[in-house]
Amino acid sequence: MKILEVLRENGRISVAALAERVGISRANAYTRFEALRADGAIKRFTAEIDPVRTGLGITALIFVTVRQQMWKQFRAELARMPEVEYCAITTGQHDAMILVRMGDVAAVHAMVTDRLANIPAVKATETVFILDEVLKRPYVLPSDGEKARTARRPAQEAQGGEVPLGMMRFVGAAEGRAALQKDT
Amino acid sequence: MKILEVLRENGRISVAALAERVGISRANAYTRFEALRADGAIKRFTAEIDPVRTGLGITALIFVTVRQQMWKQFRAELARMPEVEYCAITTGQHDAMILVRMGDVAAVHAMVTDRLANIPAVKATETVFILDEVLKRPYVLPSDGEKARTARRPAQEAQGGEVPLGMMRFVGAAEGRAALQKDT
DNA sequence: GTTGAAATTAGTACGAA
DNA sequence: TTCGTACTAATTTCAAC
Repeated sequence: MKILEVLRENGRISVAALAERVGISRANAYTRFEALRADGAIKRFTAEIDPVRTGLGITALIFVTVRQQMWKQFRAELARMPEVEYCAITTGQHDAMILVRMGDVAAVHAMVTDRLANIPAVKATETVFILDEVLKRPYVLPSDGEKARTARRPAQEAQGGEVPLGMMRFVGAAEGRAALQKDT
Repeated sequence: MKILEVLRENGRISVAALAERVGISRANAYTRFEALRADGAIKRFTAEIDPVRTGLGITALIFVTVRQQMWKQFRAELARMPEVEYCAITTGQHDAMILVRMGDVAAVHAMVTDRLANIPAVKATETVFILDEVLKRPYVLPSDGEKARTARRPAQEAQGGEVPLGMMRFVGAAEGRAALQKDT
């Protein structure tokens, strides 16, 4: 876990320096480093690039409602959209959330109306713009939430707490979400 | 741009190998590599870690409505939540979107009710779960969208296109969003 | 899991095109 | 700006412990 903590902050650190930071020997660091990669715990190393510096100053979220039993097609179309940085299938009112980065607002509009809307699998979309990315961490590790988890009370206790009830709500999955499997 | 393309896929590549992949000399690669870092185009290098492998199998999006003129406090509280991987200020129905990774559903519930709801700046929340992360790219580059952009028609043309109108909608900013500045 | 030495590779500094 | 090369420093590999 210590190794992961170091590597997510500095992916280009040498294994020798990593060994020193973590407090193990060089050879051991190499062994564990390799094991983490082979295991898939470390998926890859990447450079964090400033999108604004490369001309992609507009970031938008597109919430997509997918026609049931057309998920496979939706996924296939997504793979052909390189300007999509992130896509997740969600519970709630919409079925998927897409994050795109574009050069200008018009490009977002074109993306939504020309490309997304023309996919038969897409039933409806809703677009919001990102005004500011407050924080973006490479990846959260369990050690990050340690304080929060130890301080966590059991659900029963929490319910009787000082939280104004009715203030928040969970949104369940839309009907027909059984069609969510990747092969449908 | 070629350098960035290589580095986002392999952040640990040696500068020598990078030079070869891009087709420039080793010395030049060092110069440009340094320039990109100094410029801020490359913000940092990081390891992509599989959250499931580290025990964080649950991912949730929390949409937050923030009490106006309490943005500063909201931001301050966010900084104290290490389990938050991403937070963006958005237009639309909600004011912010938070992505958290936790060990189980109960932890998400505790996070929302105990931690978020207790922040005075938080007026309301809405939580959805992420069922599948279809794609996650390190960062989108302008070269990715080249095909899409050249194929893009002007807005007027697009409007007259074969897109079923009324099928999608943009969601404007909520009222009072003037309080969005970081110092409010 | 550690240490140490050999082989390889990376990073730096220059002059020239 | 870019390239080629020589030089120095560091990293990785591999061995024995």
